[in-house]
Amino acid sequence: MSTASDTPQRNTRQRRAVQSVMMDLEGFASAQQIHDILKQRGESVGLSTVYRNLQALADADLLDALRNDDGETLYRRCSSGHHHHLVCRSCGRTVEVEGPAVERWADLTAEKHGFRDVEHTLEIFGTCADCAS
Amino acid sequence: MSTASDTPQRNTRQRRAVQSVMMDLEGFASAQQIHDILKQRGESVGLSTVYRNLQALADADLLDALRNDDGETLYRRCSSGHHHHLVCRSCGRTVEVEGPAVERWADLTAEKHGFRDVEHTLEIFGTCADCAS
DNA sequence: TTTGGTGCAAAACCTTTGCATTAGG
DNA sequence: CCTAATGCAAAGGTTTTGCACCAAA
Repeated sequence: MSTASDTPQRNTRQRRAVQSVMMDLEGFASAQQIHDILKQRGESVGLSTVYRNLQALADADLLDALRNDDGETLYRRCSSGHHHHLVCRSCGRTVEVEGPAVERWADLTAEKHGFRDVEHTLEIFGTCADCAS
Repeated sequence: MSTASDTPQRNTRQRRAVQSVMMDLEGFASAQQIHDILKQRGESVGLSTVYRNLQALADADLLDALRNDDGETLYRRCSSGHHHHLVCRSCGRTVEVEGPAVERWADLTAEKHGFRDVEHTLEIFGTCADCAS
């Protein structure tokens, strides 16, 4: 459960560096990849700090996080609107998809069972056209 | 890539025990949980053996495997009837829900983007009636 | 000055692997 | 017999945590 109190209070060089990398990044990247990118940029940041910042950003809903099949957590900046991911299980390519009907179905189903404050997660996996050939 | 040669050749007590647990199990369980269940049943099996058997079974498409957010791999027998979970974030109570429309939407969306062999995961979270009061 | 943030190293975690031993066929 | 499968312990990988130090406000 993320509360407002999770929000970081200090504007450090490291936090800015991590956020900057995430702003530039198009797809998903692991904490270690982000750590490497920071090193390449000469903006070295401790690995634990990278982890802590990514977690904080994800808790604040500024980043999307998901697990790949190798057990790594991947992060990327999320676009504002609520959406879901279509992920290629072979090359990792992701497509953002929206399904208003699904949103409504999920909320309705939950309410039908007496649930409140409903959220949901949905991910679709498959083999993309490039990888299938 | 799994080939037919992955298929185990010997019928050991341990393999039978693991398969038996998976047959009885309704939902997903981690390797360690399955290991515990085996211990409780008095059919002790080494943890590595549990891992190896679960992997072999998943490679042979006899089990479904997925990663949870804690980085554990969860297994369950491939059930023909596919459903999703509605989980109370307070007490953990879960309700199984079905949504044929969602299934179709997910498959359709994926195919529209050129994806094949489509799977998806969907979980709905909320606060159940008992916990809301 | 105060105290959240950082960095390092160590720990915790799940999972895999090396190797001697067991047991299925 | 033969060798796949097992069990243990050690290693592998990612992520978390304890603690002394640093720096933002």
